[in-house]
Amino acid sequence: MVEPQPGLSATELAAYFAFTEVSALLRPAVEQQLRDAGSLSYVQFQLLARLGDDPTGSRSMTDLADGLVYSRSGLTYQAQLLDQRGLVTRSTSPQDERRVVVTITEAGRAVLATVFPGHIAVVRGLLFESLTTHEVDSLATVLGKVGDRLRAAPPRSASPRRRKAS
Amino acid sequence: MVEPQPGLSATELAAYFAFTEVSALLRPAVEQQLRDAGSLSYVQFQLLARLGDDPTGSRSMTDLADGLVYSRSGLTYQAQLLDQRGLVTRSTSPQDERRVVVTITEAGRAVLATVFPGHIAVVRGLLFESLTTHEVDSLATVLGKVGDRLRAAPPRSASPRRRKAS
DNA sequence: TATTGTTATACTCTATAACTATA
DNA sequence: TATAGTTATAGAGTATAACAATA
Repeated sequence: MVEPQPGLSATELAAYFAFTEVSALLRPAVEQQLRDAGSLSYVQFQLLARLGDDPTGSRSMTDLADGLVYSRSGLTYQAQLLDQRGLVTRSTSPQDERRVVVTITEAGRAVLATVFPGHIAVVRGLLFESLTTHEVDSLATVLGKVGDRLRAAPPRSASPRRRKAS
Repeated sequence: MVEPQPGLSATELAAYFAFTEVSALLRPAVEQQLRDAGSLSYVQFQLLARLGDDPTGSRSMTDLADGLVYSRSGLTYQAQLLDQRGLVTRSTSPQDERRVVVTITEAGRAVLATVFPGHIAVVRGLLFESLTTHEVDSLATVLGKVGDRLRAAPPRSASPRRRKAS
């Protein structure tokens, strides 16, 4: 455990701190907007958005869990809340009766539509307001590259399911 | 409420999604490392790091709160935990007896030292591994710019203290 | 036997409001 | 009266483990 690598370079440190800072300010602002405009938690918004993106408007629980970092029980909890509000329905899959298919409802799409403009306004105001087109470009390129790599070799936290202890 | 602005451009969307994705994967990985290596929550780490950075090793509660987004009670809670573990001491300021001065202890510095290499390793592995020097550069520049702006005009979530209702 | 999902439970964290004490 | 901080309390969210049901 003797540090095999030197510390981060000054530029890396600056990039890391800046990333952390932006993230720490952006996230709560977005969460507050989602709560104010649609009484949605961030996870709930992600779930709805993902379902809304899908042409069928449906996904299995496992599908939904795989993209996010959350545990299955956590996902069940959030899906229940959405279900109770009528923003989503849950039904057993005919093909595989173990699976639960979650489907966004009209009401769910309506909430999404209500929330979206404000969401975009917050992101624009906090993240993009002061950036040039070129800077946005480079941000997309660089972070896109990082994201690609993380998706290809996900950290433990995103592993689909923990295997048995022994 | 007729959307006053068009949506985000394709590039902006890409940048935002990438940012979100990286953030969503980096944060839990860092949190897990901090917990495993030093039984620290992210906030606790931030507090210790900030105190460790200070030449005096001390800050008032308000000082500490201002940089972070958390409420005062939340900060008291975390500071208590650090205090109980002996990583920090709290004492009344002589100049202003309303203030509580938080000071990092030797044990606190030791935990910080224990945790730091792994912390850096995680950040390097997830964030910087695949980036060129130039890309890190541009990341630091662009996000630094965003951070500067956010610090100058903070969102409500970071406002020092909510004023009375009326 | 492995996989999908839910439930029960415990725990961590955060925020609000009321309160004490000092400036 | 305003500011600094704590405490009491309540609520949201998450994870772990045990469980039931299907493949």
